[in-house]
Amino acid sequence: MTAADSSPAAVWRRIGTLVDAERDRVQQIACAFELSVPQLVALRELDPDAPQPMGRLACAMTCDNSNVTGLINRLEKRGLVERRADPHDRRVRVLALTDEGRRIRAEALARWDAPPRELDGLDAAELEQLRRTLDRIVGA
Amino acid sequence: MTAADSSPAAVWRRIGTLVDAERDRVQQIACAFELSVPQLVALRELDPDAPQPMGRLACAMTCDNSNVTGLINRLEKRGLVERRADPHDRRVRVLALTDEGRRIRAEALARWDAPPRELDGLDAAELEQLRRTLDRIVGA
DNA sequence: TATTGTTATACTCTATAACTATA
DNA sequence: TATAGTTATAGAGTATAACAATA
Repeated sequence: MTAADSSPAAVWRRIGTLVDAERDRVQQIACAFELSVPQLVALRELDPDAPQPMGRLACAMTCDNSNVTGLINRLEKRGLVERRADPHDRRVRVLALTDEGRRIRAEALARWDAPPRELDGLDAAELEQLRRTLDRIVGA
Repeated sequence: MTAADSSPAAVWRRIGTLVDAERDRVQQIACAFELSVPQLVALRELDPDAPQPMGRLACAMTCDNSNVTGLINRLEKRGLVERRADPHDRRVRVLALTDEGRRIRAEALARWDAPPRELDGLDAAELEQLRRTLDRIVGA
């Protein structure tokens, strides 16, 4: 076998492959719970312990308030989220997960956040090196 | 400063951050050319030198043929793609980029594929190490 | 009969503008 | 007047089913 190409471009292509694989994986997780990706992202953003105003979710998802209205309509119809009144401001509707919503959120995020087995196969030095490199790329 | 967490979970979180950043970056590139992301992906999949049947594009984008019909309608209306007859099979329509389509594709992909500056800051050993680690994660 | 691409239809996501109810 | 959320509307992306032309 010949030496593999380790140019910045070649390394960047591999990162592209990883990004594509992650996109597909998240799509599959959403699908497994019969959710769309935006619905899954909304569940992720909602705090299971602290109801949030709709506008806060719109902000977190960088979309319009009117978009959140429809998104939450569908999640509410499915029984995963509830709209509640805010005692301090009667214009506001806060979003609370139902028990079922909390359950689905926990299961889906457990899968979403689980590192692939391959990461466990790296030794401490490799992980440390990878972390440092990623921090530089991401700009941490 | 304290030692940074280099557990598999912590490293995986950074990869998640990178994936999110890449999603946003591709969206911005598409936006810069007044394209949607699926339209940009379609341009990427089309071969500038060899017209492809519509079904092949549907396959590459893992979507239905009927979806490609609409996508290509919009790109054709914008003058970036042309439908042509296939001399060997009159059922088939092959997709060819126009000159303008080729130009936009080249410019957009140049930005899409350009490695971030931070990668150039790594030395050969770091790049080699990173490539090997990524190959293991992606499963190359 | 089987395949390629289109059309008809329906649903989700998304934004903008106008509206309601509060503040 | 300004803000939170909804409604009306429109367009893009997506899939399924029925269809036309061709193989």
